[in-house]
Amino acid sequence: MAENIRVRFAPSPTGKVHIGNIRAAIFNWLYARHVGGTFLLRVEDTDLERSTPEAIEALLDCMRWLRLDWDGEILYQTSQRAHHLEVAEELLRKGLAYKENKGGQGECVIFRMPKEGVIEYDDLVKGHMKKKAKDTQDFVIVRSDGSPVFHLANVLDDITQGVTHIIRGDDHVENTFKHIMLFRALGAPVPRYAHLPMIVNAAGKPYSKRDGSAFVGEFREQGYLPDALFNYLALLGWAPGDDRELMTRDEMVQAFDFAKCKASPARFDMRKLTWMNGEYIARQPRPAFEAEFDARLDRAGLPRTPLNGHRDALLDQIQPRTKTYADLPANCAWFFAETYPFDDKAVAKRLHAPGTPDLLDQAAAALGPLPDFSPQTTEATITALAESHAAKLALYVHPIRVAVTGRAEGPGLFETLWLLGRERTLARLRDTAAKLREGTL
RNA sequence: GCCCCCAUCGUCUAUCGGCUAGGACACGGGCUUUUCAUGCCUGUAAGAGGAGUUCGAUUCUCCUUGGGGGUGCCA
Repeated sequence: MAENIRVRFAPSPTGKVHIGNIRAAIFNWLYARHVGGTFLLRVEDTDLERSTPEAIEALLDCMRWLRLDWDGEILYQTSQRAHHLEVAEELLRKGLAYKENKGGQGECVIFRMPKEGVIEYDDLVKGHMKKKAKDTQDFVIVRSDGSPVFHLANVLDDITQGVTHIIRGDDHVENTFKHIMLFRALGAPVPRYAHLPMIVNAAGKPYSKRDGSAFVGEFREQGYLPDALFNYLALLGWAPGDDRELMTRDEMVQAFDFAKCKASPARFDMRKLTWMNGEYIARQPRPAFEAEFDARLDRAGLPRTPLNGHRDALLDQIQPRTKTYADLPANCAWFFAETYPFDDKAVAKRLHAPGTPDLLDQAAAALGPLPDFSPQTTEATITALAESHAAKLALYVHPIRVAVTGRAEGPGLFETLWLLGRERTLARLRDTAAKLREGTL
């Protein structure tokens, strides 16, 4: 029965949530919502050093940011310690585990694995899996310092929470054989397993901090939208089967299926994520975009009020061409501050041709006396100017843009001039021409 | 070393024996009556190799090669 399906996300809070980890959370969530089951959260906080209240809050914050809403109360693993140890005693009593002074570190409790036969299970994504008992080894379930080991705690908590489907990373496949024996020893039903392929870097190695952003917080910081990150991560190792890529949550929930999950590792491609993020930003409701826009302006120390009004018009121009929020301040500085930075590459490419200062002066002279400064008028004026010099419009457009904005990309030039207004346009053209003549640019 | 898993364009993927191998990102070209971007059109680009099964293999089987995971008193 669908409503009886219970899955869980069981991270250890370390302060930062790795994308590989959150991807497992996403698949758990997707599956739970697809079948109308329960998505549980368990915090494996047994590492007291790292599992600080701040680390736990960071984890929950990350879950909320991605709208991975969990069902019911959070289970904190440390609260189960007494139970874990009781069960270890029980296994000892039943002869399913034994004590040993391994390596002279004091007595630990070791779980007995079968010595013959095979352990097998059907993995929802990897298919039929089996391992010969002789290829497995007994393993420690309680350390000599009296603390329960991951395998014990993890399995017992899954029993406690009534988990029916365990969806986790590929790196746990070997553990699965141990866990299955533990479930059996405890007389608990063995859950179904789904092992997700790992996310790897461009070189095919496990994706780590060395490869760029590896933690959810970093993507957030860099201006990625949670829905975009969610969508992209969902598509790493899963595809709906048709050609859909940009999908809403509901569409993903509806289409999700382990049968469509790949068993091979997937490479993380930042370029595609960035493209997808741009698509999401372009589709954002204006108030949401504006709120983030303002926040980025504030942090960059730029005023929210533009030099020349026309804030909405700028937003109209900027929103569809924003890839990540992090780019925003640099892309708009010219619009909000009297002094704006010049992009070196843009300057080198568009302003260093001989005669450029004269060209900018010509433009200023032509634009100066205009009765109005609408895009139509300025375009007609610059077009006429270019024609009078038997030159292409582009010859004027590019240097003018860099001169007044400091950048090679941005809104259409004539919209830009209008956004800036006559005074500043003229001042900037002359100012840039002067700097070029002085050789200070 | 041993055990397990994986293998389609550079990348993410579709294909569940019939393929002129489709889509997306990225890249190149073109158009939007000579601006950035968008949009649209378009191009380059893939079935690791070898056997077998079959009328027919990218699809099924085996081997090789390559990659990944595991092999802790880490999780």
